[in-house]
Amino acid sequence: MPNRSLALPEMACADCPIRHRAVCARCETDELEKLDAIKYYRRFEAGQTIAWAGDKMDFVASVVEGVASLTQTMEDGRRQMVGLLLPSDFLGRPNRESVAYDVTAATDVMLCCFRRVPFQGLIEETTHISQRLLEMTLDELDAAREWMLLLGRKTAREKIASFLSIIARRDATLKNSADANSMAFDLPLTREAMADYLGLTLETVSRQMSALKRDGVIELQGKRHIIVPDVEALMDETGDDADGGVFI
Amino acid sequence: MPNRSLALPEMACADCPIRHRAVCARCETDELEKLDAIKYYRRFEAGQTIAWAGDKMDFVASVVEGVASLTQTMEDGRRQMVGLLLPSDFLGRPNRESVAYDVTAATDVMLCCFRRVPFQGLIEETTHISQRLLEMTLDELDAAREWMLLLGRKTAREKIASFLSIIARRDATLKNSADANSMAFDLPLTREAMADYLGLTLETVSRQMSALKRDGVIELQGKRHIIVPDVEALMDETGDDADGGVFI
DNA sequence: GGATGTATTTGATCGAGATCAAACGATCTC
DNA sequence: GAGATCGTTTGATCTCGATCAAATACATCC
Repeated sequence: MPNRSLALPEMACADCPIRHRAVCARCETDELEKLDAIKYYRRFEAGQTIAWAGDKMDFVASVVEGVASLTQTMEDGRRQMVGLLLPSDFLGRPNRESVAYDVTAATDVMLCCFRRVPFQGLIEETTHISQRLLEMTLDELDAAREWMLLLGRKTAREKIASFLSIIARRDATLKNSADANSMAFDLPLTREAMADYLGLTLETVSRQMSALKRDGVIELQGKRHIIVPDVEALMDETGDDADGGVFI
Repeated sequence: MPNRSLALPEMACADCPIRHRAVCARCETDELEKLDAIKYYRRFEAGQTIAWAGDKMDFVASVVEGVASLTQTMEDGRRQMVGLLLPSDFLGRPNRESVAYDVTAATDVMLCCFRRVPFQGLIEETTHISQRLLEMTLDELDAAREWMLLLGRKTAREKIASFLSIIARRDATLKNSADANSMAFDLPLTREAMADYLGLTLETVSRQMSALKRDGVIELQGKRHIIVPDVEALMDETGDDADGGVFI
C-alpha cells in the first residue's frame, strides 16, 4: 500500500470535480451512496507504477486528478502506450481479476477506487452505472480508432501535432476554458512517454517538437509548457479534416 | 435498399449460428422474442459499401456470416482500417445516428439488423443485452489495443504474421476446430485491405507474404487460401510472448 | 560551487518500408 | 481469341524515421 505520506482526502461526492463526467455521472443520490460505501482514495506519484500487466487488481477506479497511462511491452523492450487516462476516465475492467497492461502514473495521480467485487454487483443492479460505463467504453473505443489512424498512417510531424491538439482539447474541456483561438497547457508526458504514445523514438519526438517551434506553430516555456498561438494552424498540421475529424 | 436479388432468410433465432456469441447471447426466450420483433436480415456482396462515414444509419446489426471492415480515410487518400467485424461481432453504436467510419463488406456478408430506435429501448430495459454489449465492447477495446501495439511497434513481417494468426485463431473458434498444430483457412481480405489493416503498402504486404512462404512459415493455395503447417512457428514470427500475449 | 543524474536536444549515418514502375495471371467481355 | 480489368508479384530507387553518438540544460545533493 504505497504512499500514505499525505493524508488522503475523504471528499464528498458532491464536491468531486469529476462528479458529472465519470462513471458515476448519471447516478441519483441513493446510487451515489452505494458507490460512496465502497470507495476510497489513493494517490500515486509521477513515475510510480500503479499496477503491472498480469497483476491482480482488487479495485477499479476513476481518475480524479492527474494522468495515468496504459502500456504494452514486448519481450525485447519495445513499448507502446495503448491508453491515456485523464481525469474522469475509468481504470480497470469489471469481471476481470488481472490487469492486461502496465498502469503508470504519468503525473501525480489521485484515484477514486471502488472495491472490484462489490462494484461488479452494482453494475448488475444499477443501470445508471452500467449504461454510463458502456457509453464511456464506446467513447474510448472511438478514441482508440482515432489513435490507430495516427499510428498507422500519419507522419511524425502529424503525430506530434495530433497529440498536442488532443491534449489541448481535453485540457480545455477540463477547465471549461472555451478560448477558441490561442491556448496554453502543460504536457503531462515526458518526451519518452510521448514517443511510446505515438509509435516513435524520443529523438524523433524531440526533433519534431523543435521543428513545430521553429515554424511558429507552438511556443515552449521550459520543456513542458506549451503555448499554441493559433489553434487553427496547429489543426492544419494534424492531417485531420478541417472539421476536426470523426465527430457526429 | 440494395441487393434483393436473393430471397432473404427468415431464420429462427434458435437456428442462428451466432445465437450464443452475439449481442443476444445472454437473452432468455422472452427477451429473444423482443429482439426478433425488430430484426431483419440483409445481404451485401463482397466489395459493396454498407455505409459511408457520416451517413445516417437506422439500424445496428450483428454480423451473421462474412467479414465487414471499418475504415477511416484522410483527405489525401491515406486509409487505415480500424475495425474488422467477423461473425457475431456487433456493428453500429446505440444512441448515435450517424456512422463514424466507412463500413465495407470484405466478403459476402449477411447482417442481422435491428431497427436502431427500438433497439435502444431494449438496451434500457433488458440488462442481458446491455451487459453483453458492454462485454463485447470491452473485448473490442482490448483488440484495438493489441492492434495499436502492432501498428506502432511491430515490423512488417511481424505485422503479417500477427494478422495471419489473428485470422487463424478466430477462424478456428468459428468452426470449433481445435486442431492445435496445423491449420488452414481463407484470407477474408485482399492484399490492399490487409495493407489498410496493418498500416503498410500493398507491395510490402505482398513481399512479406512471399518471404513467409519462402521461409516455409506458410503455404499458399491460390492467393487466398493459407496453410499453416506449424502454428508454433507462425506464433514465433508475431513478436508476441510465447503464451499468446495479453490473456487473462 | 562542483558533482551527479536525468531529461532533452542536436548531429551523423543507416536501413526498413515507401514509392515508382513494370509485368504477370486470372477472369470477364465483346 | 484479343483486349480490358483487377488483384497480385517483383524490381529499382528513394526517403523518413531509427539508430548510434555526443552535447546541453536543469535539477538535486553534498
